[in-house]
Amino acid sequence: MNPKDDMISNAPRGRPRSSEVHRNILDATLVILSEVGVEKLSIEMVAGRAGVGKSSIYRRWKSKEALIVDALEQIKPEMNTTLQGDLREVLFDMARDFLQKMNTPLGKQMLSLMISTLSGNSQIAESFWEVHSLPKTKEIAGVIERYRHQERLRDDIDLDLVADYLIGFMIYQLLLKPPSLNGDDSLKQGIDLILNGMRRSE
Amino acid sequence: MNPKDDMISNAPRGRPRSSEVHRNILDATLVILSEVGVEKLSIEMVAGRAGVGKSSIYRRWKSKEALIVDALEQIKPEMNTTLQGDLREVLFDMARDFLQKMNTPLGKQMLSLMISTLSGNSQIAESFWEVHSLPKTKEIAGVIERYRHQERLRDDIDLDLVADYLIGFMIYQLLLKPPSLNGDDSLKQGIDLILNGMRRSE
Amino acid sequence: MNPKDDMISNAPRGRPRSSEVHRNILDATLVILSEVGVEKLSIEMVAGRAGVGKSSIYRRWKSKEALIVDALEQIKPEMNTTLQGDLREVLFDMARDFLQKMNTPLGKQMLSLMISTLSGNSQIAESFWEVHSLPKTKEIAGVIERYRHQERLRDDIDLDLVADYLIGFMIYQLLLKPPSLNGDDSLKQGIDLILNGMRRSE
Amino acid sequence: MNPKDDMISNAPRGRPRSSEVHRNILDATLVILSEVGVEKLSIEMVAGRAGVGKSSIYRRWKSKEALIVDALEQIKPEMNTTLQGDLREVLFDMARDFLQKMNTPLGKQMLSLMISTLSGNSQIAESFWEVHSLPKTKEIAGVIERYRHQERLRDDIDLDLVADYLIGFMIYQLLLKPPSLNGDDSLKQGIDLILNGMRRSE
DNA sequence: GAATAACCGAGACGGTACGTCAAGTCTTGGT
DNA sequence: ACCAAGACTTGACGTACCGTCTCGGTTATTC
Repeated sequence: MNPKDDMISNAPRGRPRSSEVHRNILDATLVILSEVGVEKLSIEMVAGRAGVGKSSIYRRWKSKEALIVDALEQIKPEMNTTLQGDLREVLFDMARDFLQKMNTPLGKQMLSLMISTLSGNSQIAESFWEVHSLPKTKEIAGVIERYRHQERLRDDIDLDLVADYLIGFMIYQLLLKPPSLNGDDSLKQGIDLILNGMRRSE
Repeated sequence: MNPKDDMISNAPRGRPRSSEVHRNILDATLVILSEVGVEKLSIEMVAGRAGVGKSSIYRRWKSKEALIVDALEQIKPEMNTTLQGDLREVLFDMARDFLQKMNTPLGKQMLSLMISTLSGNSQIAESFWEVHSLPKTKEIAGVIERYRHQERLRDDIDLDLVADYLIGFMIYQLLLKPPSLNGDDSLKQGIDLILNGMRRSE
Repeated sequence: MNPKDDMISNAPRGRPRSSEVHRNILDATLVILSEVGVEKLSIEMVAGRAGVGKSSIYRRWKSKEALIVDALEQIKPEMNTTLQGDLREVLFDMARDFLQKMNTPLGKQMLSLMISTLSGNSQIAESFWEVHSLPKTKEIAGVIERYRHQERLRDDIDLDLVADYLIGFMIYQLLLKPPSLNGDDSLKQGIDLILNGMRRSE
Repeated sequence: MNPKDDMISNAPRGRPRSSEVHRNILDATLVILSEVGVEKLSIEMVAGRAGVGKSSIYRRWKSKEALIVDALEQIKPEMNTTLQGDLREVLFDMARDFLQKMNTPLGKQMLSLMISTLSGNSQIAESFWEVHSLPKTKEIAGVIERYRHQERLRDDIDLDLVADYLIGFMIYQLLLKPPSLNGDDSLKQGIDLILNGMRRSE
């Protein structure tokens, strides 16, 4: 008896979806996003630019919003935690790297879209937090943890909270502060403040 | 002779704009915003709800966006700096008060709209920063300044930066953290961290 | 008391619909109909040709079909019953005139559309019959009636039926017979046949 | 040696087209036509109902229209010319039989489709006339011919024309007259009128 | 107190994009 | 070469709003 016989066939039938079409759509979306912004992006534009029919978009994504979210997901930056030098240096390098990557039209759009999506829907917010934000927090907290002894950090400090502080500070700098006030100096001072706050007072 | 008579009249001619109409429009806008959100708000909805013609809206605001911005401006919260107790208490009360006021559909919408507006247009961002954010920063910084001696704060600390930290942290809590993780405890710890960071180490 | 006060105002409010727009739409519809036919006519084409927004069409007509029906109504020919000469001549002139007017792309389209509309919906058929076809039948029957004595027509003849025969014959010639077989001769013979059928046999 | 071997094979290679598939498609088409009408019939519906892929339809028919025409051809009624009784009875039986067969959704659809197809394309009309309508006309004319002496019909009468009259009258009754006015009485009177018209006046 | 001018609600206007549907073609794996 | 399934491009559908324009009608100020 053929081993295949006793399983319900779940082999995909019909012409499979083209991954090239998929790619073209996401690429076109990002290009248009960076050219004209979220508000003025239209599905018809995307379809035209991608050389694709509208139905091929709606077959894959439920709505314009879903497509945009998916497209922006792609450019989510990896935190770069190389751990060279002391904690101060490590945190500074990491933060500067992140800020540089996100300080582009697309990066800002991603963040601000993320914010408007999440702040309006607590269900999405909850799961997004767990899948995307929490790991980031833990990653940063993990980095700090390795320096706990070396830097004589206080025992009672909640490292997740510290990580949140850093992330919040970076997002604030990125989105709300005018670009001109957004230099390395304030970043350095900010990190020092946090470091000092974490250290044992004596 | 009436003193008004000898000045060239600069009273506008024709029927003056009704301030009642103005109010009704803004009120309807806020109601709709809190009911269906920014995306689904339409001028026709606002006009209908306010019992007003579309032209009366476009006579006063250039576009839908302008109206929304104006409406949200109205619910911008005042920071409540009563200065009761020590610095820890003062900052905590202030922050909790702010968080409570903003932790509503409208409040979040205001913040997230502000963010998407600002992050896409650095010119608006610059002036908005000066008119709205900078004074806030200075206000908080001023509060901390009063406690500099009493709390033995470090001389070299940039209080504006500390204020930015606090604001960034609050916005982050409000918009990106899921409501469930958003308690007084983490706020308290966060403030302690900052306070500790500001104190002279010895 | 003003006599107007005790009636509910039914004065039209808001900007009145432009009769020019109305005309342009109907005209464009007819032009397109005669150029590409019913099947290939699209509302978007009509809007474009009429220099009008789609909404101005849908504001006036519920669907594409309703528009087409309305447009074709316009070219419905008047029967030309001048009553010059004897019955044979009168009927022949009338029929030839009708055939000539309808033997155009638009005319045929109107008839064939009328047929497909009516044959699929007996409710529309009923009222259409009363409003449009029955009067036509009566008109022709009336013409024949005037000659009843002069032409020694049988008393028991149902003139409506005779009219139906004539109309049916004309439509058949128009729509189903190839144009080449569609000459004055067969029309003349057909009318003679009917006339003979109506006369007293002795 | 097989006799087939010495002729060049003109049998098509590969799997032959399934005649079952062919039947299923035509049947499904007719069912759908009678259920929802021509306008709302879609190839996807037909394929689904026939349990068939779209390509199997397009492999056999060039377009949706071709399929529909083909399907409707199938229900084209045979004239039933049994020649029982005198001419009046024969014509009446034949006409009533035809009207009964065609007075169904499918029958009317067939006629009205035929009309809209033919009235828009004089080339198709010409050949359709020769292949389908002319034989019908001749058939009816032939029937009448047999009674020429017996019924004392005029010598100069064009029997084809008489047949056209009858066909035109029947189609008119079927498609344009509301069903309620469509009884045996008017049919009888109509036939009498024609018969009378054909007889020698003395 | 009549004229003038900007206001007002209502709703039509030309547009743009939405998300859906179907047409006819193409591409799978399988018969 | 056929088949069923279903993805592909194209293009129209009818709807919803945008921001503008045009009605009849309503207040104010100015002549």
